[in-house]
Amino acid sequence: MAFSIGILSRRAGVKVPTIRYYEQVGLMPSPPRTDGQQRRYGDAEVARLNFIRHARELGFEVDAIRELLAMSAQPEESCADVDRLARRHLAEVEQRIARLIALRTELQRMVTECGHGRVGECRVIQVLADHGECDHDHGGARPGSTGFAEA
Amino acid sequence: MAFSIGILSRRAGVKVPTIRYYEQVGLMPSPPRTDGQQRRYGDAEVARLNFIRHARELGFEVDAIRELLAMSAQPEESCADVDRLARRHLAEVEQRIARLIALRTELQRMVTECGHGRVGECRVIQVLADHGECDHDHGGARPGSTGFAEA
DNA sequence: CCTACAAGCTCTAGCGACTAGAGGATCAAG
DNA sequence: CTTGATCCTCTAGTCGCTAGAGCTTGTAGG
Repeated sequence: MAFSIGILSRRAGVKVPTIRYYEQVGLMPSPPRTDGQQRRYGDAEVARLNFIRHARELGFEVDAIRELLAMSAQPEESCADVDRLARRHLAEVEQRIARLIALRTELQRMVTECGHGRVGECRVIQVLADHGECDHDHGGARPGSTGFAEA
Repeated sequence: MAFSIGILSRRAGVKVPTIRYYEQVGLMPSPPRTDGQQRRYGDAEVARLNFIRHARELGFEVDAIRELLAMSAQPEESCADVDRLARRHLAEVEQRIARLIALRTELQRMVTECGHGRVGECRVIQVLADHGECDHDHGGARPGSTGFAEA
């Protein structure tokens, strides 16, 4: 019935160090330990970890997941808050998509205009060197929000 | 002719600590200093910093920008490498867009199916809890590559 | 010339969500 | 009882900055 962190890792598809990290940041509980201080888990933890993994795959931040977990523990409450959280996240994803599409457009323009000659005449370099060469105002968002990812 | 880091900051639209950071990681040169160790810049640095800023806005990583800068200093060379770098980056942006669109689809499905009742019947929570509820295989990429951004 | 004070300097630490590695303990099978 | 896979804690690194402490310098006004 009680199993190790390695087994939990395989059952939920989350790496062992990541599970320990989740415990550290309060997403996963501190489980009971063996006499030798090794963690022992049950099926409830597999379910919880699957929930966390799926939410992460959908791009929810750890803070948001903490809230979602707290809410899902109150099944009699209204799900308005859950809904709000999900909608806010959806809106963020949509913003990110819009931003990336603008970047894609400009990158496409850059590479299609490159005449494959020398660096001195390269459109890619020219556009980068001279902001005036591009239509978009892609530097308009908050500083550091270029819409780029960790991977 | 020679101006301070604050002036450079305003002319290029890059914050002062960020300029110092770029110097540290080798994107910007170590400029000459006054007797009191303050950095002095010229117009060449404004141009270089604009190049860097624009490349960052387009989502190029610092390593890629270092390469782009090195290439742009060799105007007689073929721009094939420049082209390759830009195309690779474009491909990454396209992958990210595809991934985010898949996420958006699923998030939309979740929120539209939510009946605004209790948490216990909430579609959002149900989908998160049970991976089988969703069509997509959005957990298939390399670990940690959910396509999410820093902002 | 002197005094404010804005702006510069270096250094360290923090963000988010992990990942990697050291160095050692424990568990389960044979 | 031994082997070796797995577990433990701890620290540090990733990326591209950002924030703050605590001190020094440059410059403009009086």
